[in-house]
Amino acid sequence: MDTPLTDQPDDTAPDAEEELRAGMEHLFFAYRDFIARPDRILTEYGFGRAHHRVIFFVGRYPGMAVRQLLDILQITKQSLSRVLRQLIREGYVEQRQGETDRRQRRLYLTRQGIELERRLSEDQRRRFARAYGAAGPDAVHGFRTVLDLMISGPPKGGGGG
Amino acid sequence: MDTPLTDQPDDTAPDAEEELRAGMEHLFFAYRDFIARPDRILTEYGFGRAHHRVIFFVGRYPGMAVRQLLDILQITKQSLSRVLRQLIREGYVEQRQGETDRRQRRLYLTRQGIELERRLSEDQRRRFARAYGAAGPDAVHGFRTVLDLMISGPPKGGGGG
DNA sequence: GCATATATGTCAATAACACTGACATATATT
DNA sequence: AATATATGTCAGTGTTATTGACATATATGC
Repeated sequence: MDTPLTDQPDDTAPDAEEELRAGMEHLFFAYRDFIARPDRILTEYGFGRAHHRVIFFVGRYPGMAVRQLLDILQITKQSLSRVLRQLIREGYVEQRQGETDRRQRRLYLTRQGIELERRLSEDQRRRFARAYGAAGPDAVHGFRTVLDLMISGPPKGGGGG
Repeated sequence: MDTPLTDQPDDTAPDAEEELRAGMEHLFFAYRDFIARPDRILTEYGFGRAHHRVIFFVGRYPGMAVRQLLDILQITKQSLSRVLRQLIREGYVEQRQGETDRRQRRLYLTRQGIELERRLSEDQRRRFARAYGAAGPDAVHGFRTVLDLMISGPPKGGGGG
């Protein structure tokens, strides 16, 4: 301990500083453990985390356009393209031309895709259910409140990121 | 909407199911926005997210052994090695031989490393501080409770992953 | 209709970050 | 002395991301 991190920042007391860092650390751990199991399942299919994200969001919002998915995932279309191509080729996702805007390729999970989604999210749902159940409704409400406040707004006026 | 995700799982009501998935989605968004700014700063240095993780944990736990860092990050030593070598070579992290166990190379941030850590975590601390402040102490307590319940225990008896 | 913008897709090259496997050294433990 | 642990390195590979360039189909503004 020669140069500990207690130089005192501009406006934060050391205790608050510690509380913030503890929160950051635990968010890291929670996310790390949240994705560990799906990551392992995905290797069976030759898929990666990116495939899971697509499966998750298309499952949650069927008929989603590619553009929306890009905005959510915040990756380039080239990155998404390869992943999406694989998922379509192997029968987990299908595309249908948009009805009002025929440039769009709206995305849907196939039966097979729905099955994979269930399998991937099983551990995650159980993990959430256990934590929610053990913590109780008030804690869950607090959890969601803080989580939502931490999310940047849409990048219209420069969200906060 | 031909095959919506309402097949009914084993033991969960559809509303609870929705609540869980909403939580999962928002955890994804929160984490995505949490790392966006540091990621951009890191490119200036030719570093990546892995460097940030090392900087963060070494800053938080000075004198940490390499083995501990590996357990926390849950990556292979080969992966850590490259990152750590860079950080040491460029003067952000230094190693000192352990006193009780001289096999260990204990890790410390240099002055330069501490500066970088501050810069990287600035947005993250502000983000947490804002969310904590706006949500209030009860919500923060609930947030931490749920987050902690979601983290797998140490992999002694098969933690939960 | 023409110009332009949007939605989507693809090719090529590159980088970050993870992996496995193999091997080496120093030190600790039994 | 044998074995285990802590650390490090070399080589090869795969996934996910990037940038840049270019192409097609469709929508929108004038």
